[in-house]
Amino acid sequence: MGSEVTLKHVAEAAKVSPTTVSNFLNGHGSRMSPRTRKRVMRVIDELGYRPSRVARQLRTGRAQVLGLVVPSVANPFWGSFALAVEAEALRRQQQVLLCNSERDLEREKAYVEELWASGVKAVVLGSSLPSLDYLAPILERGLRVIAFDRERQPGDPETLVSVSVDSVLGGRLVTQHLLELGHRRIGFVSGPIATVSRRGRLAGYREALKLAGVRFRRQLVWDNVGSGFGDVQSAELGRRGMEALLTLPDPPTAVVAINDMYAIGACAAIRDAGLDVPGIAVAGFDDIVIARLYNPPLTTVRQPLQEMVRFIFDTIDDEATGRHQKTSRSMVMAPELIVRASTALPITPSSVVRR
Amino acid sequence: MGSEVTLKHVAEAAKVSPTTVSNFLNGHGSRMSPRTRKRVMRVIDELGYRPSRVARQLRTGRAQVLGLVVPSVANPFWGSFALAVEAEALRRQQQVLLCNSERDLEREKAYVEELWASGVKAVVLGSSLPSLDYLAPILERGLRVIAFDRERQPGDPETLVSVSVDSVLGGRLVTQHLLELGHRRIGFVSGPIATVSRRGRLAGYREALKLAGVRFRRQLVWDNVGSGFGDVQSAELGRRGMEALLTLPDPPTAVVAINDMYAIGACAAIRDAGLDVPGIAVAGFDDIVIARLYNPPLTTVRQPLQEMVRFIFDTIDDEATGRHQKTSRSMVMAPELIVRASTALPITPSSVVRR
DNA sequence: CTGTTAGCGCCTTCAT
DNA sequence: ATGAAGGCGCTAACAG
Repeated sequence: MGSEVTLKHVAEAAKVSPTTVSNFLNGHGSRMSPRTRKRVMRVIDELGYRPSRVARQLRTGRAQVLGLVVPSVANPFWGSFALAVEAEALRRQQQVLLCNSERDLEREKAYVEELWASGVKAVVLGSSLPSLDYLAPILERGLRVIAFDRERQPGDPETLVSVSVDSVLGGRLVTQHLLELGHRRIGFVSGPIATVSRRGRLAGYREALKLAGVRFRRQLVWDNVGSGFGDVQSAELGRRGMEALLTLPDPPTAVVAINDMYAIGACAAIRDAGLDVPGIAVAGFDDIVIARLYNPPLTTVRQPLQEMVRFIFDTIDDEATGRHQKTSRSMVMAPELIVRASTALPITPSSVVRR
Repeated sequence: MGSEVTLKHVAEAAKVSPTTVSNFLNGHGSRMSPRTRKRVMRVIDELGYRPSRVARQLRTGRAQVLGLVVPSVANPFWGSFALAVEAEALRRQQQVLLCNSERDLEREKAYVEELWASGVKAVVLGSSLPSLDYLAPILERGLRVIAFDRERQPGDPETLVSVSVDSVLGGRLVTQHLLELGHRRIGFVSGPIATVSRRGRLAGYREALKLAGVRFRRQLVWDNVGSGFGDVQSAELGRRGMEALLTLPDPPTAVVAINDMYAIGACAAIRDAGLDVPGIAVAGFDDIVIARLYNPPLTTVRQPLQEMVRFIFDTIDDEATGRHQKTSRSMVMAPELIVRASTALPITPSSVVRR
């Protein structure tokens, strides 16, 4: 039961030294006669020996584990992201330690430290809070952190890497789309605007309004400062936000939701109020799989997940080998507006692309 | 940079032996004078020392990591499940290593072995394949495996533990519901029926038909043996399946989808065909968050996630301490039918509960 | 109360 | 082509 097969056992059974077995394991098969190699191979197989990752890591200092911190995999966007990261990690023989921060600073911090203590050398940090100063000491010790969905901020630690879409542009694109359709009272539904990307999306919204000469009205922005901050209930929050906006004396005719889950909640609220979508137009963010399949299909802003994941791993490789040469410290990608029926009007402007 | 602070450094700086520091770390603070304790504490803080989990694990053999293998977190059901497991693990000071098997046997197997090699002592295995014989050798060595969403099978290894809902009952419940509404041509949309729970759901469907005296017709079951088997595209598969069923000379008037993602895809297909839901009734499984918020809200079968997660951890605790006493090797929970508008009829039978 | 000792399983010079 | 020795950072006897 407790007697695990170790390298030593293999060596004894194969009548060779531990070194030889180790050499075999580490691809130095050429350093021994074909006969010995065969024997070692056979014994390993017979005993069902698996080298201990723990011991190996303690010895070499190298871990083949990647940390991944996301707000919550209950949101399909983060689920898909986690899946994409894991798929790429698998290809590179790495494991992924998944952590759900629930957008809680303390929890995020605890996780990052825990990961570092576990020997993890690189952490992908999803949608993080405005200030990542708490990372400074741990970055200095050599942890590589790639922030995802969070554009690089002025005061950020030097060695922090960022990958994200241009969230301001994203916010501007959806809002302009709604403005072009003729909407003038456009709501904004979100949880607390306490991440960089959320701030960006809101800023884009305001920017678009300004460019169109529409006055920004605070009461059209629902950001639920009251309750919790997790993504677990994001759809529920979207619903509540929309309910609140609908009770305004002058309710919005269209609404920008902070992400697709909120948008779905908003749609439900609209129906519950006896209205319909796109009678009130709704747009989201992220283009989760369900967005296209919702009824009506959701207008949204897509993030180029695959490319972003590729950049993340290029960065990790890059820093693992030389001294961050090929890849930059900040990658901002273009968000793509996807127009669907949830923001349709009787007369569809010919300028927009439908899918 | 590479110079990490170790316990030894702390000991030197605090002018005590490594043992004392170790004792301090492991809660044996009482084994030293208050003065020493204070000093140690201060030095640890000043140096920013964090004990190496790797070394500790190598030494003690204890890991604070739990393995979690699911088909794909891109499906919100598994996302929610992963979140629930992680939340409970966090409470018990454990980390979770997340792996997406994509329902691929080789991949699942590779992950389990990888986890074992990493020193993981317990693995939660989501929705696994009919035969888990490959686990036998690794179970004998002491790995604890808790299968989730997979009822215990006759030939299963002795020490395997199972938690699941009664999937046959679940399949029967939805199907009977549709039958009660008067439907007689009821389709079944699924990916390959290659897991225990899927087989169970289909068996329940057939059982219900039989009890109602309705003949089972193979062509009403779409199980897409052709293409892939991941959950990534489950909604897409649902859509394709429904499309196929709609082209039958005698298309179904209602359909049972293997899960909510498939159901959502099926709904999209129905709309694309110019029909509507519940004009064709659609029911799913799992009660993902979005089910309630879909348009129309989806009838589905709920699994008691919280209780199941609790059982999982009770089991782990149990086996960790004594010799599996309190908990059993097989826990089958009751699925709950949730009736919503996606299976509504003009006249709603008064016997069903609405939410 | 505190220190000394002996490894956990593996990799890596350095010899042979 | 193979083997012996040392140590990664930590804990757990066992002494003092």
